[in-house]
Amino acid sequence: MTLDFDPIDEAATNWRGAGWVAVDAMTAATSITRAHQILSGRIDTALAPLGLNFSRFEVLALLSFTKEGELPLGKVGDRLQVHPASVTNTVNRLEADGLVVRKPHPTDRRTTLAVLTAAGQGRVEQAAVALAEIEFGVAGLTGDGRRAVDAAILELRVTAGDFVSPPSQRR
Amino acid sequence: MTLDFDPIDEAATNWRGAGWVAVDAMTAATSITRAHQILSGRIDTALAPLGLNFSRFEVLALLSFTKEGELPLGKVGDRLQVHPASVTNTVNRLEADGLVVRKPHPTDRRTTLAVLTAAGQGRVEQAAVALAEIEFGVAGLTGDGRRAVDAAILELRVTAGDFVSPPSQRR
DNA sequence: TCCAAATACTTTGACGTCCAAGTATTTGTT
DNA sequence: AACAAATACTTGGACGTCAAAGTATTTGGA
Repeated sequence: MTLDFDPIDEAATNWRGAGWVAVDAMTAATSITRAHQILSGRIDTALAPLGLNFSRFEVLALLSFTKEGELPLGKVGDRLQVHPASVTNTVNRLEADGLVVRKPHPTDRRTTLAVLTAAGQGRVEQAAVALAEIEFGVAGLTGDGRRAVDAAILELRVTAGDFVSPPSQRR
Repeated sequence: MTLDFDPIDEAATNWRGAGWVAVDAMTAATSITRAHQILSGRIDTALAPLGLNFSRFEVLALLSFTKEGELPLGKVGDRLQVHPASVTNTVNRLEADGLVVRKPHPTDRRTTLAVLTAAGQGRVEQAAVALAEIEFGVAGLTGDGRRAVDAAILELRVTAGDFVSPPSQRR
């Protein structure tokens, strides 16, 4: 499975040979895709013993940061930038595991709140420890590398319209 | 949908507030995850009119770089770092669209070759143009940003065991 | 006040990915 | 030569994601 050459480097050479353009864009896109694959695999492996995956963990973490431990499902989707249907699905799983419960919104009957349970609170803390231990899958990235990635991708996220005003200085 | 703050920056603040560690690793992982989401969406949108997605395109491109326009399915998986089952699925689609055909290996009857058809060759060239036009979804990343991402992620890929010997100098 | 439009969530369906198990064939060892 | 182990691919099942359509409720203008 382990190759004796860098497949992305190899691809870049082939692309140039074929006379195709935007090779630097291609390598950046491919690098990011592969990085995501690696992270996702490591993180899911670390969380599996806790019955979580990264999406479920993110929901729990988000709820744990709120005062009341609850948030409308729509807000969860906005914050985590995932599709409403994915939120429904994720919350279904969390609810089935007793880590979260649904509660009607007190004044808007269209809205459903996801509420963190005591079990959910405990689980998310365990998960945070487990993820810190594996450095969120980015072991291999130096501090400089992490900052470089953050800074570069920040540009990308802004152009994608993730948010409007430039954030306060990162870190 | 567009927020008026940076959700990743916000998350980092929350994590510190909760006393959780490895915050820089968390932001790097989250950045990469979000970057992948953005790229993947842009690329799939650009390729949809051609009946392709990024995986299918990658297979076609890989085949087009070989002398004979053919490769064993296993090699395709190794190069693109995807699961054998995914290769089967991807090649099924490509074959259904007439962009590739399966051919038995001349000497090893366990092995199946994916062979690029003339239609596949034409399609992959169109796709390369379409992707170059959108800069592979990384519009928003400067040249420096792209190089920084490549370099940082290279470390990550090496630690993940993607390949062994350090590649020739990138670019 | 009334009602079309917007909002919030769920459901259904199409895909894509991985794992595990199954089939076929080849390799390597005795 | 014989056969266990390795290799190559496919199949079936569990999940996850998104898009589109459906239901319920609220908003905002005529």
